[in-house]
Amino acid sequence: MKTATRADEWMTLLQREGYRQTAARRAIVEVILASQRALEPMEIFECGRKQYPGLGLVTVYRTLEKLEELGLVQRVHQPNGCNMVLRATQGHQHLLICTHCGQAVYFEGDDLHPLFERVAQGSGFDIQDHWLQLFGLCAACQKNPGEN
Amino acid sequence: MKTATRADEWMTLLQREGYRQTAARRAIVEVILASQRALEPMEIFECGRKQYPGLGLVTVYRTLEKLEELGLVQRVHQPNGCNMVLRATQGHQHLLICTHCGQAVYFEGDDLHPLFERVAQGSGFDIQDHWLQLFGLCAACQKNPGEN
DNA sequence: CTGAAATTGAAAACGTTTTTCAATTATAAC
DNA sequence: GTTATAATTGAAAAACGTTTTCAATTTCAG
Repeated sequence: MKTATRADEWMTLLQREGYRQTAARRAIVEVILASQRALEPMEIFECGRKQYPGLGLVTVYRTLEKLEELGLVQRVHQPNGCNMVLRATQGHQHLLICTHCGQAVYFEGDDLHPLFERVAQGSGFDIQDHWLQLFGLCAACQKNPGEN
Repeated sequence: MKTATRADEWMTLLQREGYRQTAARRAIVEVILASQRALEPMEIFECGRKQYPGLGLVTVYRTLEKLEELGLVQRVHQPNGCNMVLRATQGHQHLLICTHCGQAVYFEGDDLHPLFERVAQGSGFDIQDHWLQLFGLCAACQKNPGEN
C-alpha cells in the first residue's frame, strides 16, 4: 500500500536524525498518513491503538514533537481545536478545510504581496508572515449534506 | 476618559440584553477596552483585580462568554495562544499582529474572491469562509528591537 | 550476543476551563 | 427607602488536555 511506502520514508528520516524505529512510532506515522484531515493527539492515540494496542498517549505527544521538528507534520488551527496535526506539504501552501468532514486540502497561495504592501503602508508594520485558511464544503459533503 | 465612555456603552448593551451591570463586569470590560492587544483570560483576571480586587477568574470566563455572544469581543488565534480575547470591530476585517508586543490592528481585507473562485474550481469545494491574519513588527517595535 | 542509550507506558503533576453551590447583589415593584 | 426575587458572585471541586517523572523495556551499534 502507498501509505506504507510513505511511512517507510518517514521512519527512515527519523532514523537519519538519530531517532529509533519503533512499532509505536510506525503506528502513529501510519495513522497520520492515512488521514485526509487534521487529527487531535487523542484521535491519533485511539486509531494507533487499533494497530498497536500497547501504544501510550504520551508516546503520541513525543512522536508528534519529533515529526514536527522534521517538518513532516504541521499543527493546524481550526475552530474546533488548535492542536490538530496534519501531514505537511512542500513549499508555501495554504489550507482549504471542509467544515463538515474536516478534509484538508493544500492549495498554492495567490500572490498576496500587493495586499501586504498596502497594509504595511497604512499601518507602519513590517510584515513578516501570514496565515490564510479557507473553509467550505468539499464536493462529497455538498452531495450528502445529511451524512455523518 | 474615552475608554470609560465606551465601557458605558458595553455595560448598557449588556443590560439591554437582560444582563446586570456589576462592578466585576465593568472591570473586565475596561481591561479589554484599554488593551491594544488580545489578552488571555488569566491576564484579564490579573489586570481586572487591580481595579476590582474581589474579582474571580470564573467571572472573567462567564463575562467573556456574554461579550462574545453580543459580538463585542472576538477570540483570536495566535501562535502563543488560541483563546485570546480582543475587542471586535464592525464589518469584515482582518488582523495584523505585532510579533513582538502583540499589538493588534484591524485592516480592511482586499477582495480575495478571485482567489476563492480559482481554489473552488480546482478543488470542487464550495467556499464559505476564510481566515486571514498578518504578522509583523509594528512601527514602535521596529525602532526598539531590544525593548520588551 | 551484549551493553549503552533511547524509548516506552503508567502515574503523577500541571495549567486551563467548566461545573457546582451557597452567599451576595442588582433590579424592579412597591 | 424597602422588599422580593432572580441573576450574579467567588471559592472549591471537577474535568480536561498536556507535560513531567521514573523504572522497565527495547533498539541498535559493536
